[in-house]
Amino acid sequence: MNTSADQFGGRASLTRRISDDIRRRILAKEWAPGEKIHSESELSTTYKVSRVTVRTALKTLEYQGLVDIRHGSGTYVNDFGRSIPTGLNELRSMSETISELGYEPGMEYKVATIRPATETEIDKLGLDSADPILYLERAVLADGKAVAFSYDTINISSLPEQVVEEMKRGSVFASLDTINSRPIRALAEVDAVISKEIGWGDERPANNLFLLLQQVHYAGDGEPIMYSKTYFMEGRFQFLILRTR
Amino acid sequence: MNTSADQFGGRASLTRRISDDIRRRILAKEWAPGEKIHSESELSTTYKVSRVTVRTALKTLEYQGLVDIRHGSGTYVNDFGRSIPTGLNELRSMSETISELGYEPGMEYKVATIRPATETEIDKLGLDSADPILYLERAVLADGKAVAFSYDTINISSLPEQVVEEMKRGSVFASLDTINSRPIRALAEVDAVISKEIGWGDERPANNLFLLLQQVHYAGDGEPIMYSKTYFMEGRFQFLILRTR
DNA sequence: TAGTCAATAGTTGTCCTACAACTAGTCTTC
DNA sequence: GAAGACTAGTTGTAGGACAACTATTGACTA
Repeated sequence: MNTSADQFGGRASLTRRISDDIRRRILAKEWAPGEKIHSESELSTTYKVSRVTVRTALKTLEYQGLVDIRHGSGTYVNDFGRSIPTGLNELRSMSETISELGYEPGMEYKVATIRPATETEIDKLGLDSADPILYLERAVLADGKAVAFSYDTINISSLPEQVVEEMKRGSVFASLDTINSRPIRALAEVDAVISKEIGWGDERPANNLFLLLQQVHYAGDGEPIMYSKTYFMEGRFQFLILRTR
Repeated sequence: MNTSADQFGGRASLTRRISDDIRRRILAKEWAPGEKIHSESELSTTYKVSRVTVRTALKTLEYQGLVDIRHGSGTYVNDFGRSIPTGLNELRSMSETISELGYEPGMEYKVATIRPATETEIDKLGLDSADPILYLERAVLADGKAVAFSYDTINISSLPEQVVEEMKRGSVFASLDTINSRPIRALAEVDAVISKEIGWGDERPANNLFLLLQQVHYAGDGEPIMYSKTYFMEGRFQFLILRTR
């Protein structure tokens, strides 16, 4: 099985690997929307795992909104068009999301410095004092065109210097991947904002209107890694949220 | 067990009832954030259900971001403050959300009429032709103060007339509950909007700034039930999204 | 003494088998 | 033709077992 989870050294759980693979097959249109996929027993046979494992994997996909499990009937592929794989629920880096949407991702670095944390940053990142943090100001590009301006603060207290240097130029998420401390959870707040202070260049919106995604990223051990404020230019990005009961 | 699920006639699955109850206990601070909750075996004993059921329930809570399950160690309550219970991921009615936040919910009806569907509505609700729909314009109130303006279109083609009449005055979700066709999933798009056309009364924001939540609600059978555009007045509501991998 | 390592008890992950509950058809009956 | 009984297939729950992992304790070593 060659899933995306394998990139983390195959350390992902069996359930996770199965879940990732079925997800891949669904997105590859192996089953049409609305169609019934193989039964749990059938899947457990072909994957050579127990039905419990398959069930857990399918439950994950159900919660992600990809499938609908109906008692006594079967598991059906949901019909949400191209929306789900790019939903805001899924924690992905901006570059990955843009790439999945079919554009060429890019970043334009304006500021990349190490400085003491401000009061807000100490609070959001749970720091003890004014520890040094990595501060970035960047424009997020899709096919060379700016779609958002990002202001990020990264807790570097437990990061190797080499990784920090990498972050000053490349993807933050990719750098964190190399030391296996990629964030697994983020709590985001969304606001509408009018401001003349945000962004730069001639691609700034004339009406000063932004959609602000303000988030704190957490590592697997629950520690906050990054506090970021991303200002999206209205109309250049689609914000989708899947809501479930 | 007296959980919120019981209001649906106790027809909710065992897993769902257990999950709801543990969720309630966590929100009631029975365990402090970061604390380890009872083990799966212990819970399965006290609830008198199998470990499979408890596990599935806990997996749900993990996906909701409420707990963190660690292999070989235990299940721990996450520390996200008051945020999670009001997250946008959870599909709740506006009234329920406001109520959970500790305010007195209310609705001020401005328009409630039955009229033919427009082209957009036909598209969003998957109607065949210009079927009659129920159209509502309402102000959403918290402690008597408007926090949002809502423009809703409801597919009434398969609803009893009595239920439709109810919706013209009371909560749409509550009315749908009575015939067991409450939406279980919604796909939402979020936008920042500046408009002079939205809202009414002297509580309108002076800067004409709104956060627009545009969503299509789906029933259990996958049929679209309602298309709604809710314009939140910036600053009077907090929009939280839990993002996970 | 301080540090390393082995043993161990406790917990979650996966497996197996069985049966209950439910669904969607088919067939029978009237 | 319509209503109801029957049935094969599927998901939901149960119970017991063991594997894999974690955190702590205690013994041993330098």
